[in-house]
Amino acid sequence: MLDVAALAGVGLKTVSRVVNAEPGVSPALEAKVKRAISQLNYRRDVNASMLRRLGGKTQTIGLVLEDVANPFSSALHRAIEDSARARNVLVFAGSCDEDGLRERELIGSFRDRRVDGIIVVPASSDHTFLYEEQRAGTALVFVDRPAAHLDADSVASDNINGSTAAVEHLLAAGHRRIAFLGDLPSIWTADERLRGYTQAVAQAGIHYDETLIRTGLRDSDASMHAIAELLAAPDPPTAIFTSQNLLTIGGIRALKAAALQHRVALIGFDDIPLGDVVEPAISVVAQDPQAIGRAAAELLFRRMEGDTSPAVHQVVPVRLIARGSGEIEPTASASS
Amino acid sequence: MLDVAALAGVGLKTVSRVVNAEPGVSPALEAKVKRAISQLNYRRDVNASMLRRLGGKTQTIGLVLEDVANPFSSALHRAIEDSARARNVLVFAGSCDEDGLRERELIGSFRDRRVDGIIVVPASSDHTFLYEEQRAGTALVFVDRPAAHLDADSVASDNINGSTAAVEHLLAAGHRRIAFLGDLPSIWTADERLRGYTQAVAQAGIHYDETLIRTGLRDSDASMHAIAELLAAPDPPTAIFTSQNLLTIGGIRALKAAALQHRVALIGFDDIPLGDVVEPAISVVAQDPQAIGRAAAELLFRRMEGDTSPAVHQVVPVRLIARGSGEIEPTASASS
DNA sequence: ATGAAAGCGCTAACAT
DNA sequence: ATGTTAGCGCTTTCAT
Repeated sequence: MLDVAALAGVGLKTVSRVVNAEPGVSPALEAKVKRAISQLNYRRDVNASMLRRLGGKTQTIGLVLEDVANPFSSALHRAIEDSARARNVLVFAGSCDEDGLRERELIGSFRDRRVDGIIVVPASSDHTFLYEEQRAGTALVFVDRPAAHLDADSVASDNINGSTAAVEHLLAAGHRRIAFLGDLPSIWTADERLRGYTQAVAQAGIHYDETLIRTGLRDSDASMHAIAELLAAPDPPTAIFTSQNLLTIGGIRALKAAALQHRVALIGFDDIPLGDVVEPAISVVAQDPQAIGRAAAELLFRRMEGDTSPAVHQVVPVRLIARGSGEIEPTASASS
Repeated sequence: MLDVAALAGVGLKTVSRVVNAEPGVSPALEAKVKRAISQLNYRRDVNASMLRRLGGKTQTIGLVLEDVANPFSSALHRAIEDSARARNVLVFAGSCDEDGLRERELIGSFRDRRVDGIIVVPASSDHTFLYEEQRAGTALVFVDRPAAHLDADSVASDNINGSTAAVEHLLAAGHRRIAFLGDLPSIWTADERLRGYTQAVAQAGIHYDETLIRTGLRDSDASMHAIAELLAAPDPPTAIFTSQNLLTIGGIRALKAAALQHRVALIGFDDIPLGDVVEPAISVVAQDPQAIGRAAAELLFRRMEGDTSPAVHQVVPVRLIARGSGEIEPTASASS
């Protein structure tokens, strides 16, 4: 900036005024300064600028995802990026792989860079460590799951109603033995979805058979094996509800391996890529990561602009997409 | 930091020494300082620190992707994140949607934050605007395609050999009428892949039929329609090479719609999710985004550490995965 | 309308 | 081993 001032033959402050589009600069000098700026290919240092600026913002937010490479996370990421871009804010993204420690580390790194706000898909089971940060003015929004032991905004899918709808869809097709496949019960969404399943089954007055419940499944292979076991059991399920996308993929593989993909119904929570070209096409309860991301970003920016109203917990609707696999009716042979 | 010094009852510099793990602090004072730090929940401001530090790095890199939400980009992103994390570097990510202007804007925003390096999946056709930046010491690596009019490192898939291999695979199965589906020829990778196709066809001494070449296809729908047309033509292709993942998905849909998925061979460039559960499973030439990302990051960090050797252009091998769709042999009925 | 001086949080260079 | 002073690139405050 000093170089620009020297080249333009003006004072430092005049350059600063031009750069910040502040009033009080004569058109003549402004032109000179602008010429010098482009001649030197000058760019103001946002960090230095915000350092001095009282209550200055770094125009930067941090994003803690489960994994930047998974489809749900990255769709979220994109929606948030778009909101941020409209406000000239840049986003740091990081993956924590469901590891609470990594979550803390990432948030710490964000703090070191003085981000104005943080959006977190939480992994840890205790977020009290963020209390000070929140009080100090960093905006904070939790996505997909609420914060644990911290009063903060959150945005999540309607897990319970989505699960209930999936199970009711299978019940309506005549199924009575419906298996539930889920991730670790310690994960909030996994638990909510199981709760939805349980509610729907209870409401239908069906005997709750816990041998049909398989949880703690961490990837598609685990799901595939669990389903293979279920299908080999004496009284196998006629329908399967896989409550997470990787588990659904495992389900597709397992049914195909057993050549039962046209006899056993399958419905998944969260849409999967190419779910419509598989044979049969996969019925799912689809989340709306774009809407979730947008809502989270809008909430965050509102907080960054000074909104101090009580924390809100937004619930984003899900949508059942019937494509074929969830509409298969129970057959005598499949359960014998 | 002043607060910490005051609470610990020591000088500012002592705190600085402790924070930076510099030698020359007595254990007694160090303990006091550490206590004060955790009591105040203090975190050093990396930006301020690097501002003063001579030749200081912000420990930050920028990443320009086509779209953070697409599978190739996000796999790249993750690999780069992992390399960066090992060096305690945070990454800014942004999408430019093949828009050269947006690419420039993003890079400008990165500059404003004084990132130490930038990894770009290039969209624009002229990168001379980065010359000054590069000379000023910002590390720069191009991914997926080389820089245009700029001498900089690049990492890309082996597009030509991959395409050649795909076509030769189809030739080996007996095909003589092989269609090529591609994106805009102005996109470097699209052009390279067409070149590979052309080479392989020429080498096989087959008549080059330009009616089998469809380029400028921007999404799966365009691909689907183009293929429907090709199949409806008097002398339709017996095999199809879709040179990009979205086009492959369009190909799957088109063949399924025409009920020809078991008669017309299909092979795609770049793997697709669930490519193995579709019926028939889709043969592809798979890229290795992880390897590309890792290589790009390692290159970038080497530059950031001061390596000034001539620019290198790394080529990452691709791998043909035969899953079924590419092994279908030509049938009389399909070509009549 | 313009600029000089002070200071943001921190580290370099130099004391003590 | 510890502290003091100057200054990174910028904005603030206060002159002129």
